[in-house]
Amino acid sequence: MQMTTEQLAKIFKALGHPTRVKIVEHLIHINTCVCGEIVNIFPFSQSTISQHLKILKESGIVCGEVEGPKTYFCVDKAVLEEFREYIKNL
Amino acid sequence: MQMTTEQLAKIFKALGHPTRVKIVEHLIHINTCVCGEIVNIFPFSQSTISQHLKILKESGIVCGEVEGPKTYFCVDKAVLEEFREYIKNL
DNA sequence: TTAGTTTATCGTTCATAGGCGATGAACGAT
DNA sequence: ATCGTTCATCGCCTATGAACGATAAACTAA
Repeated sequence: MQMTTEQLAKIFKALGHPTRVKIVEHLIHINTCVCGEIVNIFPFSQSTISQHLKILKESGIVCGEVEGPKTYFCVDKAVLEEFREYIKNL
Repeated sequence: MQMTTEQLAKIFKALGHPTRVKIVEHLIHINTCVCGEIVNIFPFSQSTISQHLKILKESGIVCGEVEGPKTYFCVDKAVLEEFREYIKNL
């Protein structure tokens, strides 16, 4: 399956902020984590981080699973792989 | 040489618009071209395309050489390679 | 010199992004 | 049932983005 230019641009846009790049790098390293953990890493409020995570989720590069009061975030590996392929073939 | 997160985010941001993604794809295909050629491809005004090219240039992924009244744009291959490497190692 | 070509920039308008605090919703533990 | 925890969302504000037309700047050709 091929990504559309719009989907691609949406992922690029989601990664177009230093904090969101770092969040994704962090998620790749530790595989999965909750919002609060990310809030502790960055000098921004909980609402700001939650907003960043929402943008990443909407782009498709990150997914979140609600478990009780917590939400576990992780990188969508299939989407990441498609994204990597696109860049490779660019 | 390693790109900073800020530089990376700037490239991502520059690519965070469908038109700019298509411009970069086009530049990679035809190697180099002038602004007017790109204007003819897209349904946007000359000033809008010029602005998109400026954003791409400022991110570093594209460079432009002025020759007389024309400006020849092309993708900076070194930057593109660094960018590719980053994604690959992500 | 004048006219035409090509591109960049300016100023404007409307929409979206980025940050925050406050609040609400969902849940677990007491 | 109540309290504390965790996260999402709302409302607000300021800043930036996206598009346009108009104009300026740089050059070429007649």
